Order: sequence, then C-alpha cells, then structure tokens
Amino acid sequence: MLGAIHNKVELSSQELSSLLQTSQQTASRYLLELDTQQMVTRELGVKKQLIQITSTGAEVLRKEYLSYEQVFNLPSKVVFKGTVVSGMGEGKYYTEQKGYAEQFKTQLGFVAYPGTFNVEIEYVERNKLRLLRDCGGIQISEFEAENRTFGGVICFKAAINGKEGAVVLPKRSHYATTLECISPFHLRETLGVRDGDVVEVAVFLR
Amino acid sequence: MLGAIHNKVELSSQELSSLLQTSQQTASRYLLELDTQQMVTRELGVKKQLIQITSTGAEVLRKEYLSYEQVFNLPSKVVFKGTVVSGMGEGKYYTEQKGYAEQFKTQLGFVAYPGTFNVEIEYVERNKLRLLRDCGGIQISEFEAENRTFGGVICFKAAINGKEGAVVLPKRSHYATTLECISPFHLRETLGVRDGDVVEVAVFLR
DNA sequence: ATTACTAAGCAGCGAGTAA
DNA sequence: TTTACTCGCTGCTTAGTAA
Repeated sequence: MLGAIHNKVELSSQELSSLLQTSQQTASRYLLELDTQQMVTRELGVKKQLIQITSTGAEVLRKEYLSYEQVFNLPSKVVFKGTVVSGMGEGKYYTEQKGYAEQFKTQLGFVAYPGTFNVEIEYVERNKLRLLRDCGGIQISEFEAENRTFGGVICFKAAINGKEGAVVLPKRSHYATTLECISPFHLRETLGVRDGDVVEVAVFLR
Repeated sequence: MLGAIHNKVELSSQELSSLLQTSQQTASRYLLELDTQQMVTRELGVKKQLIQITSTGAEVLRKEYLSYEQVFNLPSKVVFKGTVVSGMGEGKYYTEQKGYAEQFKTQLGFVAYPGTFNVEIEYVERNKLRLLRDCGGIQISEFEAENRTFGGVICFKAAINGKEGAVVLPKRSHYATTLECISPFHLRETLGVRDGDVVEVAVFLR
C-alpha cells in the first residue's frame, strides 16, 4: 500500500512496525523473511533500507486479490474436479425419453448422446453445487409418459475437459455428490477416459 | 470462497481444516471464535454445521478487498493527514511572483491567495509523496525575474479539509516532509486552523 | 460421524543489546 | 540513529479424548 509494487520505497523496520502495530524486532524479522523468500528485494543503507516487492511477491499478492474477487463477485463459471464413475444405466433410460430429449434439443441446442456421464466430486465441493442451484439455470419441465411423471430438472451448459455439454441437476434431492453430464458426444470415448480418471467440469452460470 | 457470503454453507471443522491445511481442533476453534466475534452465524446439527458470514464479517472482508485494490490499481486520489505548520514567510514571496501567479491562474484555474499553507506529514507518508511524483502532475515552468531563476514546480489539484486548492512540489529536493498548499482562499482563516491542528489533504492524481 | 475440551509442546514475539 | 542477534515467556497449535 506504500507503493512498493511500483517502486523502491524507503521503509525502516521501525516504520513498518508502527504500521503493523508490532515491535521493531518483529518487523525486522518480517523483512528478513520476505527477503529470504524472494518476496522483496532490499537495499540496506546505513540509516534506511529500500524495499521493493519482487515479481514473485506481486504474483502472490495478485492471487490473494483474485481470491477476494471470487468472494464478492459471483463468477461466470464454476470449475469442479472429480472422478469418472459409472451410473446404474438409469441415465440411458432417462435421456432417451422424448420428453427430456426434445427439451434438451431446444433449450441446450444439441441432441444428447444417450446416457449420462457421471462425475463424482469432493464432499467439500457440494457447497459450490448449492451455489449453482441459486443461480437459476435452464429449466426443463416435468412431463407425463409411460403412465408416470418424469420430474423437472435444472441444466447448466458446461465443458467437460473442454468438450461441449451440460450438467443436469434434479429439482429434488439436493444432496448429491455426483454431477450428471450430457453432451452431443459420447464423452467416455471422445475424451478417452474410464472409471477413476480425473476430469474437469466447467459449469457456466449465465 | 465457498459462497458463505451469499448463503448458508455446510462446513464441518474437518472440511475447513483440510482447506486451511491445519488441524480439526484449530478449525473448530476458528469457527467458535468467528461466532463469538459475530463474524459468522452457525447452526449446529448433530453431524454438520451451517455457516453463514454476517454483515459484520462481510464488511471486514470488503475492507481487506479494497486494500488489495489500492495495491494494484493506482488510486485517483491520495489522502495525507498532517499538522499545520508555519513556513518562514518564503511562501508569500514566491506566490507573489508574477511568473508563478500567472501560470497558477491558467493551469489551476484560480488566483492563489498570497503565501503557502504548510502541512507537515508523517515520515512514513513520504513514500506516498514519491508515488505522487511518478504520476506526472501539472507542470509549472521555470522563469527569470529579479536577475535570478525561479525553478519549475509540479502541482496537483487538492482539497484541504474539503476546500479547493493545490499542492506544490519543487522539481528538485525530493525529500520533503511538508506539503505546500495554495488555494484561492486564505486557508488558515477559512478553515479556522492554527499551528499544530490536524488537517486532511486529498491530492487528486488525474 | 460430529464438536470441542484439556494439556503439553513448540513457535513466534519482544526486551535487551551489540554492531 | 539504524539492523538484527539471543533468549525467556507467552499464547497458539495439536494430540488425546469425552460427549
């Protein structure tokens, strides 16, 4: 905040200590440590030292800055990492229902390859999933067929290891740890992955 | 980053500890402390707890965020706090020189009241002053008069306790800890301040 | 599974001080 | 004035564990 990212700044350990509300010794130690870690460069004079933040240091700060941005500004995409798992073949049954398939076509703009591509995510990431639900998404309505009701689902366009697709979340049953993906492509084949492989699912919020 | 600013999120002390790379006990203590400090609200279930950041907590985070903004994005104004001091009457001599007075009029848009209003700033703030110099400012050229040369100076429009004015920095002699202010008003009188009083000088960079 | 208490150990802080 | 070392003390961390 004194501008040490842009220039060398004069900063004695005494000055730093009063800015940080700590002792001169601790401030001195901080500067030494930051120097050792290559976060700042120092030019020691007899009375002062010139401090400048290195590119390494600036990078660390920028990362922290971006973290704060993520806290306040809702991101336009959320990235999940997870492992490929097999469903119980249900996916195929559902995606082949005309009621779903036609809505996918009009709302998502592609004809879904039969079956779902399932990605198991970390337990902690479920919070991200919840966040996702709050962002709306593409509504797929419930419909009647074969003497039963097929429930409504929420979709988000997504990229699975870069390949076009979408994530499908049932409107009920909140607490899943599996992302069900559909795509115009046969993802297992196109991506060349099998059960246990790690894939990245980027979900687009708007 | 899990979205606890926007919603309640499920977060066990175990999960938090792995995210923070610390022990479950420490994570648990953190959550307790944040609760006590009213930074988060907690809803304890038998197996999970729902955490949400309070408005107090969000405010603290936003302040930190703004600090980072100050690091990376050069601000449009810099605020100094300092105490009013008396010069040695030199200010009057210089500001009454036609060579300066006319340039002030054209470049700053006001006729300066004779004399300078001097504000002594903290030693640490000199770094901000250096930053200021790097931003350019309004150039006042040197000129000849009374058989001598009057050196060029750099000006920045400023507000002294809210009152219109400007800060004048000599092009040479970098290491001052005094801000010399000029203004269309007699600042001491208009602001009702005397030596030793604290004033705020907001310097506009562009 | 959880949360969170107690107690021991250890790391960071700062007083004193040298250069 | 500076910077920065040593060292004792304090307070944070975590292992162990209860609920």
